[in-house]
Amino acid sequence: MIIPRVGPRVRGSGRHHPYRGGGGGGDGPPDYPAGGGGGVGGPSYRHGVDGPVGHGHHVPMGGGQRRSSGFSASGRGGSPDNVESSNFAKLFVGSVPRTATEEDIRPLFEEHGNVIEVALIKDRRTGQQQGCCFVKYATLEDADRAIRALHNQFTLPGGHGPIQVRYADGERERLGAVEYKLFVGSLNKQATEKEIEEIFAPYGRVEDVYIMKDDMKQSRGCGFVKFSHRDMASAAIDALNGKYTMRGCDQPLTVRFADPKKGGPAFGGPGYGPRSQPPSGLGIKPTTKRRITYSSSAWHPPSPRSRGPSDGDRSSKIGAPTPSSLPGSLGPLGGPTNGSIPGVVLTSSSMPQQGFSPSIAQVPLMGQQVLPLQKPLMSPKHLQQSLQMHPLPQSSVPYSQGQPLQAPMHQQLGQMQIPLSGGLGSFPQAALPGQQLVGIGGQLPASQPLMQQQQQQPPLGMSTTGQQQLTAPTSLPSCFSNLSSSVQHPVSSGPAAVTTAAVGSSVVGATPSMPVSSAMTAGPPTCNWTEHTSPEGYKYYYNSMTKESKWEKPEELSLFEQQQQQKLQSLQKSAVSQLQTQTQPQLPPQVQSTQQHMAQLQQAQGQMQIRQQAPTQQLQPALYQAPGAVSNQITQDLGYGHAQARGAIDPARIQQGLQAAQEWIWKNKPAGT
DNA sequence: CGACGGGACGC
DNA sequence: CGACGGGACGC
Repeated sequence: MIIPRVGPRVRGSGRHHPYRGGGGGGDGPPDYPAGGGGGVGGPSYRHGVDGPVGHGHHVPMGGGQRRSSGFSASGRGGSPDNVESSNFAKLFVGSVPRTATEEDIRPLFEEHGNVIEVALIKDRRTGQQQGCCFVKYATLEDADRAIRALHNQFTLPGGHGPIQVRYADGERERLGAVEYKLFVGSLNKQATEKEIEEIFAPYGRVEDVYIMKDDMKQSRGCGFVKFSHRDMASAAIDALNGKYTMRGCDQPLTVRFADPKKGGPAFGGPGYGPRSQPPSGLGIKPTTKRRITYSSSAWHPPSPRSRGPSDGDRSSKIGAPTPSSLPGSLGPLGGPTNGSIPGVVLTSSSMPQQGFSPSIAQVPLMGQQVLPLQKPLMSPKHLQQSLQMHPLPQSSVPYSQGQPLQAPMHQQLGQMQIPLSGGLGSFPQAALPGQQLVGIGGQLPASQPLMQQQQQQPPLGMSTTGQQQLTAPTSLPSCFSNLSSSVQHPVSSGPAAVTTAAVGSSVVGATPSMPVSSAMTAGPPTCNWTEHTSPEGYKYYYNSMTKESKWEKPEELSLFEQQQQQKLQSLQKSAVSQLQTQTQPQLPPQVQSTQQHMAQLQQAQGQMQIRQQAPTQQLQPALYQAPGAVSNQITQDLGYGHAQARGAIDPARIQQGLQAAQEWIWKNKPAGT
């Protein structure tokens, strides 16, 4: 059986399809956000293999439901005339328990596409399974979805870690994908792949991130980041090389095309950037430290007005259109990152075919103008800042070696990242609901540029003051975020889910031995969308799982926030009532004091409201928001910036306390939340 | 018909 | 200042 992502939820139910259950509106599975890569634009490119549309929602039903549009080909032998003899996309799946059977695996994969075959690899002689298998999907889209949804997200019963889902050797090539690999040096050794991904995400969908590690599995401070298009890679180099310094590092990142030596098949292959670079000159001259001054400040709002979030067309997709001609990306390589997505093409007219800038630039893409990628004045730092992606829950934990979360549950998770039991976010989705909350506990994500950490130089237009103002609430965000995380539930889930989740949490804590990993790994439901602010001050939304970005606020997020809010309130009420009732006897030891929690809750709530309101406003940011513009600022400032200030409060504790409180509450309140 | 072997870029 | 993970082919 498979342990579903929503572990707790499924436990005992015996269903194999955790996703579908909830009732949430059809968007249950995080995987196909709005149509899987179809049509949704993102800052990244999408390849269009089969049209953007297409598999909107495929609800996998029991049997061989969706056969993708015809692929008539008989087995594979290749029909004579058909150029594409096989649309099949074979995935290699690692970390499969040797005891697993096809029945354990297939259902999981069928959730994401038409599975043509599942082949467990076993030793020819001994018959012993090798701990891996191949899953063949009818289409590349299906395969992409599966990778996004499953890679590193599920641990099969008996498994020692989450399954690894990537294209089988040669598949990418066979399907025409190419990748552009960048070598990235001077990484904060504490940085997670996810954080690195976020740093590069603005320039295009990151297909894979690999951190080089030593024998002890410690980061060596360098790694590789892959993009599917050269322009993305080039844009990242231009924007980050020598310019972006990760938090805690003394030197800025080194970002250059990786040596083709080992990994890259073709030398002249598409992958090796340097040689085939665009004449544009932006180049890759990483070594040259010369600051590139791009002609324009492309990134600046060409005309602030030209595009606003309200603008019509681009509103739907920020992504850069991908020239269909470009080789599509196959999707995530299944890297360590959590998911990724491939995309689909977009139509976009606005993009130049070749050197346009990918993403981020597009994120805030203004109207039709294609922003050249080259980052303009704004140094990437700013960009980053504005993007300031997530304060992922995990981010909060990572760097604090000293005092990681003390919650017991975490420890059991053992391996790497463990999400909070409730499912906070662990891997994949990290986005917290309020996303805006950014910072989490005192720990800053490594991705934080140095500059912001301490030197608070207001970037253009940004006033320090503004930042500071917002800082005040800082201490809470952390709790809030944690709280939310723990409480978080899938957007689709209702109160019931909550309950479950809660249960799950406790269960986890209590049952160390169980395949926690799966439960944990399986990210609990959370909303993968997070709100961000472009340099110009416009808000946009980024889905950490699908890597899509858009101007409009996804209803998923809205719902999510609503739920959060509700949760909070109910929680608060519960707490209150409890207090009044004086039913404290059962309070677990961990719970320090109801009152305390209450206070925290209130604070958190207060925070929340602020955040929620913020989104509403549409800034008309001139460049950056004025000091007075609170909304976005909050987001940014809260998270980073003054982490130290909050030192007084130990996030871990608070979190823990809240968690305990929640559990307690839930336990004592069987029925409604 | 025939059915899992070969070996690891090279400074 | 660090340079490549990581398991891989059965019907």
